[in-house]
Amino acid sequence: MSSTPSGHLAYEHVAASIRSQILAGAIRPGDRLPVEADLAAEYGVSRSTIREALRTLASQRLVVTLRGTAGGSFVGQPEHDAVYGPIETGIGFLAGADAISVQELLEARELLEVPAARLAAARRSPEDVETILDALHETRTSDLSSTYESSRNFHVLILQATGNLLLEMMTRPIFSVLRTRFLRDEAPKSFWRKVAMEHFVIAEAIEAGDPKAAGEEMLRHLVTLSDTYSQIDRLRRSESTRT
Amino acid sequence: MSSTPSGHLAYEHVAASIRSQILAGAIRPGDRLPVEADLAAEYGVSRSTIREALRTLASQRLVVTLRGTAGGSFVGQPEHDAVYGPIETGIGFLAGADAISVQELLEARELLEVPAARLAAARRSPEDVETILDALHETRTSDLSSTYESSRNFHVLILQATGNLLLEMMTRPIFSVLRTRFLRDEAPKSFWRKVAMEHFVIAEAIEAGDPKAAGEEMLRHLVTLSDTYSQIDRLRRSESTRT
DNA sequence: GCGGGGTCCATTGTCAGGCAATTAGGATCC
DNA sequence: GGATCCTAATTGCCTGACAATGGACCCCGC
Repeated sequence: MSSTPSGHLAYEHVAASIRSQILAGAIRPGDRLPVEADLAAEYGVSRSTIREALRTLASQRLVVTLRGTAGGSFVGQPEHDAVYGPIETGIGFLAGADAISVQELLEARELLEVPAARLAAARRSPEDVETILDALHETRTSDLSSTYESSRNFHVLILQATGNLLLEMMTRPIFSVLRTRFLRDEAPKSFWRKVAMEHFVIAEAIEAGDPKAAGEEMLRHLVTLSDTYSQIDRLRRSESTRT
Repeated sequence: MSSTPSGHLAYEHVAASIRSQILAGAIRPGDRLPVEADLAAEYGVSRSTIREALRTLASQRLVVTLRGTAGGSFVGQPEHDAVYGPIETGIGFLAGADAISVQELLEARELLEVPAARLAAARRSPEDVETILDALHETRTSDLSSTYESSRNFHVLILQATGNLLLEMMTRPIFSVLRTRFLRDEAPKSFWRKVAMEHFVIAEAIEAGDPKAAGEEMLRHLVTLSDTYSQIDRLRRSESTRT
């Protein structure tokens, strides 16, 4: 499946076998796997080999291992962060090795978030609207240090209002990578004021159920963000080449 | 970082330590890590613990381990499949546990591929056009068994023509999950004929450098695909509930 | 000089066995 | 009945060993 090394190493074989059972739904989230000793016997390998295979699966949250009497390895719940964690690692890896530029990240974000704003405006429930407005208010009253987090939170809420989990899964890692690699509290206060105003306009369009306006305002907002990010990025790059 | 269990287990500590060094760029792709024995000494743990940590990292392709004299663990190259492999696992996991519906997958695909077609039309190089036309021709001459693969290939080439690696990273896993979970050669020959025709029209729009038309035709094509996928999905679901 | 083949050895892969740490659930005592 | 202790199952981690692998190096024939 996919492109795993899939060599003839014992721990890879075991991991692949268990993984395929999980992805095929043969063992469901919450199910308990046999204890390590039994797995070892079943596959005819030692317990260390089994453990290496389990670590492989655990790093993707396919299994979760608990200690103690009622412990063991369980098929993990496909929770959200179980999915976007690895995605974040992957994209961060690419960005860290300069295989992906900040422009690509920003472009992908635009591609995802503009239609997301439209969808959110079309489908928002009263609860969505309330949550989004609450978040806006919180942003206004939060201090500078947590501004970024509450701003990101606003965007995440819009993604959630679309009702499509995948959009959140794919966009969150982009936020994360942008945050860790390209932004370190280097933006001025005036920038955050502008952000807050634009957020407000977007929220209004979503509340009004106006997809067209929501998309347009989101696009305008993302252009604002792009300019700032790109500027910081250019600055940092020229600094590092001068070194 | 992110949301790893990050308990106080030794192998997690080691894995987190090495991972952060890689993501921060302190050790670069291709660099060799110390041999397992040295790592064990460095962290004050046994070799098995080090190996479990390495398996954790290897499953995300952050490291690659080779055997033999010049072997050892190396920081992995951030190659494409190193990234979309884990993404595929994650999305497949969600879909397998019914946390994501086929409709969500298809909607996300539409969101990504329609703008991608527009971008491709706007930016395509002569080589892109040539490759895409070649792929089209190959599809026409391939037999039924490989039709799906060559069709997917067409879509991937368009994603590549956008020049934004992220688009390919996010869309490929969707193809993969749709393939493994919702389609098993259940589509009739007439379906594939229609697909080929629509591909042709899309390719023409991209060749002509007409973003608007490329987007529209891609959308029309995805609607065709959606209808078929949804129909098969409904069929399979009603079968399985009847069981 | 140089190409081919064979040997050496650093390194990972796997195994066996054991003890410590953890934890749920039952037994016991008040 | 409730708090406490005990027990047993299970993973976490360690030690030490040997097999398998595969690149580096040497030697030999030419």
